[in-house]
Amino acid sequence: MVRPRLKDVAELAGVSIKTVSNVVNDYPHVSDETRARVAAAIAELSYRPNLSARSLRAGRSGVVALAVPDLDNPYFAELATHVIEAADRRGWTVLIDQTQGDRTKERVVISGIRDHLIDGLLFSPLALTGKDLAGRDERTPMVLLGERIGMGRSPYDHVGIDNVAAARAATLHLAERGRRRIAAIGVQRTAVAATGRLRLKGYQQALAEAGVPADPSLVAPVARWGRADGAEAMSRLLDSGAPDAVFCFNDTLALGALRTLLKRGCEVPGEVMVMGFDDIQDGRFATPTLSTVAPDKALIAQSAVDLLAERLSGGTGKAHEVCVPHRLAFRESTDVLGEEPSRTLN
Amino acid sequence: MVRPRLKDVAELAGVSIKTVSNVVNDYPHVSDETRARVAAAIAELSYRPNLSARSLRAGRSGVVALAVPDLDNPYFAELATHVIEAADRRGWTVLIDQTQGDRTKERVVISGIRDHLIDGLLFSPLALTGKDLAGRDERTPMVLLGERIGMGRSPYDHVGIDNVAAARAATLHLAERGRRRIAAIGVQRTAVAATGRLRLKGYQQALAEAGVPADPSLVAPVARWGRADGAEAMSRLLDSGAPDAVFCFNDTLALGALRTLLKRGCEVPGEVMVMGFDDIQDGRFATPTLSTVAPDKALIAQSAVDLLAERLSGGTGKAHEVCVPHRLAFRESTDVLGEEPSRTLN
DNA sequence: CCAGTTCGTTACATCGTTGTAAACCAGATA
DNA sequence: TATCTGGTTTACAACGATGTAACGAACTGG
Repeated sequence: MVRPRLKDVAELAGVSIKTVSNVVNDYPHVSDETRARVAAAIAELSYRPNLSARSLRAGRSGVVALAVPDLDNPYFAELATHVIEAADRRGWTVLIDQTQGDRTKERVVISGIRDHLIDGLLFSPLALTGKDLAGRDERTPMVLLGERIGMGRSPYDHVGIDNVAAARAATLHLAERGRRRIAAIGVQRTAVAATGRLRLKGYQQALAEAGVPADPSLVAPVARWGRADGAEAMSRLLDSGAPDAVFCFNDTLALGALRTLLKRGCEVPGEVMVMGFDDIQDGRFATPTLSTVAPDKALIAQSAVDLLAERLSGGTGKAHEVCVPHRLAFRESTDVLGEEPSRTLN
Repeated sequence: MVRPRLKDVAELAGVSIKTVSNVVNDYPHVSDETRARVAAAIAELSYRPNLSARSLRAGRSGVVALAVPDLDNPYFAELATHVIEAADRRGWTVLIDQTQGDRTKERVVISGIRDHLIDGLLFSPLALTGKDLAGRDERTPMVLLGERIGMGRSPYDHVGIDNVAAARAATLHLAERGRRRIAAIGVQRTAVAATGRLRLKGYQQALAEAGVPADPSLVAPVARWGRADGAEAMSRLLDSGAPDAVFCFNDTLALGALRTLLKRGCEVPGEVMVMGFDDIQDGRFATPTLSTVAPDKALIAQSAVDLLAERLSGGTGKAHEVCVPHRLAFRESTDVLGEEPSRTLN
């Protein structure tokens, strides 16, 4: 059975193609009688509009792309969930690209491989530089998620959280609990690693503020932000640094670190407190449950979709900068006594 | 700057539209000189073909949809990763739909909302019945992932694993370790819950085979397969059933159960062994690390994509049934003594 | 030197939809 | 009866790319 077209429906209903189109699109001036006859024909053939033709005509496809490093990372999977929901509310479909945090792949994504198929791009870059961005031709609107790229003013809308403040608060919490040898896991040696740098900055600010001496040997670099990297970094820290707390730049690092600690018989939080960042589901069911910085992911997704929508409807003002609030979620991994509930910050 | 069309390139290069098209598509009969001139014009305007127009013309879009219950679930996130990669190898783009395991949404997905935009559908259903499937019009090829739907022969290609055998092996492992009060978490009360039923069957077979009496009070029903459900079910089991092992129908259930066990001071695996299903990343970094059934997710994805490709290139034979192998991964949660490495089955 | 082949290029129609503008057909008004 | 009005319907031309068939030009061979 071939897919029916407007023409087929029109013939069956005994009207013109355009009238069927009008019915499909709820154009007001169609008599009830005609509308009913057309509706019946549509139902009989179970006609569905051809979206390719529609978008060719309209110059819009109703599809937006979401480019993230890796859906394997629960943070991005959760973010994707929210993005898909927010897009759905606008009738958009989401198409997902995985960049693996690879600069080459990220370049391909912004250079618009699927130009013309997507109306807009939500992009969470890892490795891209400001220069890569500058070379982009601005045909498809793009909203950046997560970290800003490049130091200067970028022409792109951006949604993120205040990483410095969040990291600072997280670290301060550890200091307030009396910890003095607070380690950090997550700095990266790569040229660009904006997020890591900001979280490091917050960490350092907090140490200074709390009067805790900063010990460089307590800052553990990693290649990537996965569980294995966290586990391995923690191992190194235990061998050399004797930390009594560790602030991990994301939750998967923290879960990896937690694994190492428990495996090596360190009591958490008694001997070493652990603090993560992202508030992924796993952290809530780890043992001990993981204290973490909880960005409002749903709001990040919603804001990004809204910004994109504005651009799509012709908004051309200067780039918006949205800073989404975050909470600190205090759980067992930093809680010796079972005090104090979550606190909302920012 | 407006997006250039073939026409613009043609004018700049001083040739006809079709010649440019021929260059773009590597049509052989174009002189080197012309080809070079056109290539230069394409580069200068940074022309990109309009995919909507192309798919209108070709009747193909190069986009396939992957419909899963929920990307939040790491199993589906990991599966999606593999699907995207496999699709990429064929030059396809993947568009993701989340059904929430909701029958209404699943019906919408198979009824082809985005018909004409997607060339094919990879569908991992949860709530759908054979009847829903029967009513589908077969315009867009579909491959089912995970459980077969309906008892009879479905006309759709299907990729899955041998759930009964896998669950049986997992349960047997617990019995072989001397456990006699082996609980199961994951049966669902909903009308359709094929996967759960199959895993229950494997569990029951194993008990019978091992000569362990089946105690209905050790079978804990859940509403969904999330961490919270596992935690809560485990709590009920501890209150009433005194299990010495628990086989969870997926890893998130198992991680939830693990959380409850540790929180209530049960030693794992000493007092209660825990076995999961899916081999999600989290399980490898839980403490204790989670023993689990490890389906070959990459192969599932690859097979599904291959089947779809065959249908798309005109294959019309009867439905294929692909059973992908799985391994048992024995980790700390069932390992009292540190014996025995992973074993490959099926 | 002309018919028959190539080769490179082109005009045209087409994919399915929708915006535009014009045609149509009541019924109301002059 | 002729004109106007307003709602309803229609023909036609796009949107951008590509398959088809046909074209002229440069060859080949008899």
